[in-house]
This record gives sequence, C-alpha cells and structure tokens, in this order.
Amino acid sequence: MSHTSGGVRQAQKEQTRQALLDAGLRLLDRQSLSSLGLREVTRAVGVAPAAFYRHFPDMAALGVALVGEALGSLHAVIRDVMSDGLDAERLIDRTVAITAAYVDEHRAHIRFIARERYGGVQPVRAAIAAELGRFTDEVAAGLAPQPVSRGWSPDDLRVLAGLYVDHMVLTAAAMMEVPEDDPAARAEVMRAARLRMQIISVGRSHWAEHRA
Amino acid sequence: MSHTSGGVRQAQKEQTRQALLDAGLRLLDRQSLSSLGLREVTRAVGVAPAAFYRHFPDMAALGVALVGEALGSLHAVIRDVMSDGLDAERLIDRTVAITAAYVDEHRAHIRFIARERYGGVQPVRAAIAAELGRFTDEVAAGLAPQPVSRGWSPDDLRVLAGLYVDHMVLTAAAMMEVPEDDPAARAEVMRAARLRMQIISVGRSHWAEHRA
DNA sequence: AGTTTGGGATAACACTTGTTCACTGAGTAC
DNA sequence: GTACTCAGTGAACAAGTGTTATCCCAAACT
Repeated sequence: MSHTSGGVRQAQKEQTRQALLDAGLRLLDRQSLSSLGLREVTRAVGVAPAAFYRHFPDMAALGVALVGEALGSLHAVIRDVMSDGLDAERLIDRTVAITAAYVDEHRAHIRFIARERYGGVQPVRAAIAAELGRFTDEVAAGLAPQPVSRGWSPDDLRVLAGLYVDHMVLTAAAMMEVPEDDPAARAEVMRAARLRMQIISVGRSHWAEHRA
Repeated sequence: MSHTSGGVRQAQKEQTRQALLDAGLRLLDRQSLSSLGLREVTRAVGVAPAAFYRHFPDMAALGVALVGEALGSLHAVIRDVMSDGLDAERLIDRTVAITAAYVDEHRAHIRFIARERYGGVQPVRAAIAAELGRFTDEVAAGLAPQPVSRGWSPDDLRVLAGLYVDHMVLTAAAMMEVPEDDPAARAEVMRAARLRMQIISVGRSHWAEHRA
C-alpha cells in the first residue's frame, strides 16, 4: 500500500527500537550511561541481548538517540516563547514557568541530559553540545530584532543567548534535585531562576550606557 | 618520637590511600565514577583488590574523598580574589584569569567535578553540592559589604552569588572541552566568560533603579 | 507459489566484576 | 624480647559482562 515506511516489518522493528529507548531511559534514572549495560536494557525489554545490535551498534548510539528524543521537541517551545512580544518581566515569568512544566513532563529525559552533558561518553556529550548550540543560535536570532539589542555585535549576542540557555539548563537541573512533593523548595528554585534572569535582563538593557 | 600521626605504619597506609586516589582520578579522565571498577583502580596501583577495603568502603567513598581534594583548596582562592577591592572590570579579568589557571593546574580534578556534579552517584553529587553551597555562602559574604549591594536582601544576594559560582563552574567546564593546544578557542571561551560576568555585573549595579 | 530478507532467539565464548576469608609479616606497644 | 595489631596477600566465590555464530520463521519481494 504505502510506499514509504510501509510494512508490518518496519513497524515492528521501530516498536522494539522504541522499547529499547524507553527501557534505557527508565534505567538511566538512577545511573549514568557509562554504567548502563546492554544486557540490562534487553532484559528490561524482554528481548535477547543479541537483538540490541539490530538497532544500535553500542550503548553510546542509544544515548545519542536519546539526546535527539530529549532535545528535539524543544525547538518548537523556544520559538514559541520567543515569538510573542511580551515585556521583559512577563517573558521571564513565562520562561521559568514553561521550564518548570517541561521538566515535570519530561523528567527522565531532562535528567538524562543533565547527567550526560559533562558525563563520561564522548559522542553523547558531543550530541548534547551540538543541540544546545542550535538552541543558542535560535535564541540569539530571537534576541537580535529586539530594540534592546541595538549596538550588540552578533558575537556578543550569541554569548548572551548562551547565557540564557545555560541558565535554563541549570534551572532544569536544580528543579530536579528538589523532591517533587516539596512545593516550598520548588517555589524557591523558581524564585531564584526568575531573579537570575532578571539580573541578566537588566544587565542587557543597561549594557550600552556601561560600554560608553 | 612524635606523639601525633607518628609512625611508619600510618604513613605507609596514607601513601597507598593517596595512590588509590591518584589512580582513580587518572582513570576518571576518560570515564565517570559509576563505571569505574574497584579492581581497575587496585590494578593501576599494583595492589590486591581486597586492599581497597582497608581505605574505602566502596567507590562512592573514594569519589567523595576526591571531591574534598578537588574543591577543598579552592576556598582560599575565592577569599583571596574577593578580598582585594579592585574595580569591577579588573576583578572580572582577574577572576577569569584565575579560573583558567586553576583549570590548567587541576585539570583532572575539575573534569571530575564537572562530570559528577549531576552524575550518577548520589553521595558524590551531594558532596559537590555541599561544597559549592559553601562557596556560594563565601561569595555572598564577600559581596555583602560592597556599596553596590545596598538594598539587596541576604536571600537575593545568595542567588546572585550562586549565579557567579555556577558561572565559574560553567566556564571551567567549557575550558575543558577546548583542546589544550588551541589558543584561539581558549581565548574565545575566556572572552565569553568575561562578557557574561560583565553583563551580570552591570545588571547588579543597575538593580536598584530597575526595582524602583 | 517460491525465494529472499532480516528481526529475533539460543547458546556458548572468554572475561571482568565485587566481596569473603584465612593468611602473612612488618611496625608498634609494653 | 615478646605479644599484638593490621595493611596487604592470594585464592576462591557466584554473578555479571559484551560479543559471536548459528538457526528460525514471518514478512516482503518477484
């Protein structure tokens, strides 16, 4: 029937591939990728160890695939947040709120990213760095047309965007260290996140007069 | 002779303990703690596997000891940097330069901290968080008496201090991703680090008028 | 209908792992 | 000088690991 991606065959393969990814992600909640065993994953899926190789050459490849899953869907979110022209204050509130919501919805994925960003497996680190670099570009592109960005060189704008991105990742990581059922601690993390963004934002808007 | 810590015995024990730490740190250059094997470490030292237990109950304990080694000596540096009352601009230059130098001198230790800060071994993560928390307190204490800090609540000052500390750690981590023999990339990382600190610093000094 | 394809199973390979136990032999205390 | 302490040994334990070769059988192609 369908000429592309048609066939029960391919669908079944995709299904166990996804099962491997899901099981891997679940197991990675309590350990890091470099200590995750191939057999451990296949056992969790209920499949023979050798079957793993039909989908990934090694664990690092599974990790890279997980990076795609975790960060791929975030581009739309960023574009969305940056597009509507709210004033600085409301934009910060919205960004922090969305970050918090995203962490809640994709807890395992975000934890994985935080763990492996500077973790032991090089290809995974590289994949995360590449994806975050793309985020930085997008944020920089969103920042550029704003009036406050007058006088900023593209290079400096990218540094600023990187600061925002790093800050977002740090906030997400901090949010995860906090127990889910401690709303007070959660609120404190969010307060700190907002305050940090505000400081940066004020620094940005007074940048010109400081440079003068 | 000496009544305290005297004895060839204790000295020899301390020596192999240190050898274990050194070997562990060396092996951790290319992997993360959760995948580092006990036998791997003892083999590197040239000692029987069982000997490990005379010094550490498990790998996590060795990791915690490494955290102490890596971050313990940094308190003095922080105090030192913050004490002399340079103007903001020179202080930033100095901070970035010192961070770069520290990374060069303690590459393995810093890499270990970056890896394990959000890594897989809980006690180690906790130890790092505790140490960084102490740094944050020290920085906050150093910030408080400065004239620019008028109108800042202690809580907000701590958030600001945390921002500086996180920024320092991020800079150190970024410096490590750069190949040692690429001075151009190195310079770019340092430029970005300075710029970020400057933005934060400007935000801080204009905070009051923004709040009004 | 007959042939090919390829995801998955099974079983075996050669290691590596953490942990235990009784032991040895220098360093220490009396 | 004798008795004690204890860091390090060597051997054995029961699991665990990644990887390979061979086979099976349903889906896909012709």
